Amino acid sequence: MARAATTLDVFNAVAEPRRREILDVLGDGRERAVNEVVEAVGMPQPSVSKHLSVLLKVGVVTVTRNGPMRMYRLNGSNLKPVHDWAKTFERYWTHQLDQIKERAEQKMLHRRQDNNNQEEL
Amino acid sequence: MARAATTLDVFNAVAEPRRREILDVLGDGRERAVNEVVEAVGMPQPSVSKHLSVLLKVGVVTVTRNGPMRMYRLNGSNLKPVHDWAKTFERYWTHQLDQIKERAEQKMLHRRQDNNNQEEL
DNA sequence: TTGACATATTCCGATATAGGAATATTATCA
DNA sequence: TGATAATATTCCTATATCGGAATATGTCAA
Repeated sequence: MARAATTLDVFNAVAEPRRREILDVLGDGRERAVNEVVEAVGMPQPSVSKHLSVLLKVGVVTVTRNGPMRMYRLNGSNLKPVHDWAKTFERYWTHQLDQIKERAEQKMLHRRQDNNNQEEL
Repeated sequence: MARAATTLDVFNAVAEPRRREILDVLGDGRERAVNEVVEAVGMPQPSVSKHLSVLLKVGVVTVTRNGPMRMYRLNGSNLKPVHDWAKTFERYWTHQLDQIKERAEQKMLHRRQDNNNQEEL
């Protein structure tokens, strides 16, 4: 087999730096025409269209027709899974002391299995 | 050109479902031998080693030698960028009413430019 | 040194993109 | 209808993986 399909889930859609850039542009919640996005990010139009297409597929943006233009708008709620997952590890960068304490406690709890560890390179 | 290198940044490292699985296993902060991870996630050992290697490169995990074993431990703080970025859009899934209100206000503010919108497919 | 165990690495093949260029599509208007 | 603007969609190529299998590397113990 080969690499898994990416365009299908939010995590992969968002892994692309350029797509994150586009989302940042749409971050204020206002809808924008493709050309506006193109100007904002300085990428070729076909590229922007493709990325928007990916973002649309995963539901992170929505489209609306306005004459010949397509207005894209951020649908931020679909980014929640990413946030929720990352938040799982929040304690690693907040409450540093608590974290250290937790680790120490873990160590005590599992001392029997870990008592042969050496903790060095 | 081609697809951008992914293994180099946290967002891409984390985009892989299996890697997220591995991180979840290490989520309790305890260090684990590769084989323990292998058992926990039910993937072939070489696969786990490769994924751990990627996670190591982006600094999301750390290694320590313990005899013939390599103990991997989560370095969660390096996931902060992902959390921070996603948090930027937090208002989209919290304070739903505020959000609706915001949009309405946006619409009023930019009425001049948007007054020819039709809001339909 | 040999053996056993734990883990990493290499080789392979399949495939999913990303980008660029060119082109097709769609809508509006004169 | 024809022109023009706005976007989407191929087509094509280079390349970055992912997975699987086999193998190499490293460590300790007898």
